[in-house]
Amino acid sequence: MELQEILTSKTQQAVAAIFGVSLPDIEFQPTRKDFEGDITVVVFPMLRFVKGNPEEIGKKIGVFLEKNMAEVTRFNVVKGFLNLVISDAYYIDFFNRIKDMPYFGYVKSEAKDAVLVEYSSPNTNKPLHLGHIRNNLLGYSVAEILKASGKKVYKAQIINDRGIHICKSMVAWQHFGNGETPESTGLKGDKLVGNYYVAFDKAYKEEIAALVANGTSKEIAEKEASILQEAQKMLLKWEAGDAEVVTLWKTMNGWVYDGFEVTYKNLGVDFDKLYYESDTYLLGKDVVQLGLEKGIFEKDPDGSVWIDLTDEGLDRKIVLRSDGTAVYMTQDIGTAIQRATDYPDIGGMVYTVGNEQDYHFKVLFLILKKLGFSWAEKLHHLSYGMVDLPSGKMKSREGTVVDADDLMADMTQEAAKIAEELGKLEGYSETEKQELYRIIGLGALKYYILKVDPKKRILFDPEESVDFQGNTGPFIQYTYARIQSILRKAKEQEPQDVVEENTSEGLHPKEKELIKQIQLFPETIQLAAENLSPALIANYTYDLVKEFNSFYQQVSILGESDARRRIFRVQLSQKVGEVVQSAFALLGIVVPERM
RNA sequence: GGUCGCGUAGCUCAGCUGGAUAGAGCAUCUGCCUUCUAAGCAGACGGUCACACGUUCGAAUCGUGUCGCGAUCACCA
Repeated sequence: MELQEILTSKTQQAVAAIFGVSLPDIEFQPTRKDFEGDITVVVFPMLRFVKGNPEEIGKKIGVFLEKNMAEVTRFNVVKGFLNLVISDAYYIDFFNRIKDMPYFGYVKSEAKDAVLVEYSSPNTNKPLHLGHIRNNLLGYSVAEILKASGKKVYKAQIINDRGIHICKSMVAWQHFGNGETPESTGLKGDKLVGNYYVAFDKAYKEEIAALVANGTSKEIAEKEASILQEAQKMLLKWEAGDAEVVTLWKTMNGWVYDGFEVTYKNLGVDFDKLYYESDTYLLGKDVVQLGLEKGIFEKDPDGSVWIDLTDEGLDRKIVLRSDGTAVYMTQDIGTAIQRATDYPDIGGMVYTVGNEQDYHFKVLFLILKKLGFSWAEKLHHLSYGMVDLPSGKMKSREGTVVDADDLMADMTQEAAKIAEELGKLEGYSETEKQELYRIIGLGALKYYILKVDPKKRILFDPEESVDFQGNTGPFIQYTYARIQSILRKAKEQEPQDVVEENTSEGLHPKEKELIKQIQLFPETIQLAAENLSPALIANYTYDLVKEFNSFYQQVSILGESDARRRIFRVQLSQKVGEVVQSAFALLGIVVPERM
């Protein structure tokens, strides 16, 4: 912050003048509420350079600052804490500077390096579920935060569209499908295909049971079940480019993509570039060759290729099978390089993937670094914890997954229920209401998930999560809506010819607190970008809104008799609204005009 | 067993690079709707920051160890 820069140099000056010592840095913190002041200089760290009683040192610096800085009105010293009271004029001036900035806090992108953010990356054999929701929300939000912090960003995902799991759905559709399509059934494409994946598993289990009943051992039955063998054969045909299989594959994947598109749209996320595993799964093999030549990898007698990371405290990891085919790691190496080729300005990448893959990414990043790519220095695994249900771990086979579409619909419905109970939104048309319920329901869901630290696991209770009180999305949306109401009424009330001029008199304590909170927005964005943490934005917004509510409740705004002060308060409210809107945009949450 | 992550109020979570008496919300209790939306505000109650030791002016925060929970240690992805 600018003020902090001035304070730093002035404090350094003070110490130099009084004690003849030059300090490398000065430590500041916001003054605690229990003491008078706005900014506190911590004296303790200076003790290494300046000998003496911290309280006296603080007092001497305080006297100097009070005398030499217009912004410092008063000071007091408690133990080693020098509390400075900053002048109202400074805050009023600050507010006037930012009040007309449309995207206050956002930094215009000037970076020549871009960041690629990968998220979602689903399999095409089943619909998106709660885990994907956390993934998508995090990835999207982090991408938006990075943009706001001044980075150029590409959003990408890699779609896992090939492999045995896809063949399972295909085989089951051939057996039990009767030519069903999304059109003929009215089902969303991803749901339809997902049903066949489940049907496959059911048929497979039945077959195993039948074989076991006839005296086959369980292990053998699991391998020899004809339906599984059929899927394996289909995979071979697919890899050989068999026309019929490829056509079916394209058709069914097409259904799934149509379905995903609906879900993404509802969720409000988007992508700049899609990668398909069917295009990339062969990549990376030539790089392994290169690594072999460089001596980074080593070949075992059976022909498999490995990297030895025991010196780094990790294990030996395979990068190429003995039959020369690629493994997951090979593919990821290839894909990363492919992306750097597609986007030559890439300076780093963010992978949004669950924390069960921490080890994989540790190894991947190390390998890419050893291969010597410049962008490999800036790779981040945005690792997030699992989303648990009260009933236990989510398992797709046991039907305990929470479907993404269903969940969004439930949230919308729940929002409707609560809004109707409260008797809000009377006099709105049915379509307007529906749109609002959606905004509120989704806001609740997104905020609930994004406000917790990504690396922590979330216990998601569908019942209890729809909490519309306290630190929630709807609470913040509600405050925004109230601000809009103030602005509408102020517009009606205020004659146009009133000069826009702030009060130059003292600030009300609540006004000052509010400006101080607004002031924190830019640094919060930077901090959130550095830490890849939407939770910082969410919690900041909550604090801002709380500060506003307290202000709103305790001072008169439209009822204020002094016109200049009234205008100032309206402007303050407007700015809070703008910041809330900006902050929520970074979380992918829509903010309503009324509710 | 090795590695990684987590452990803060009854519950859900904040706590920035070490700083003052540990912060919100939910729940419980007390006040506040004839002034701009009460999905709100003001307040009360609630803590051995898992435990121990260490580093120092100062530790929830850093280090080591112990315990508990989870993840991961495939020629799966």
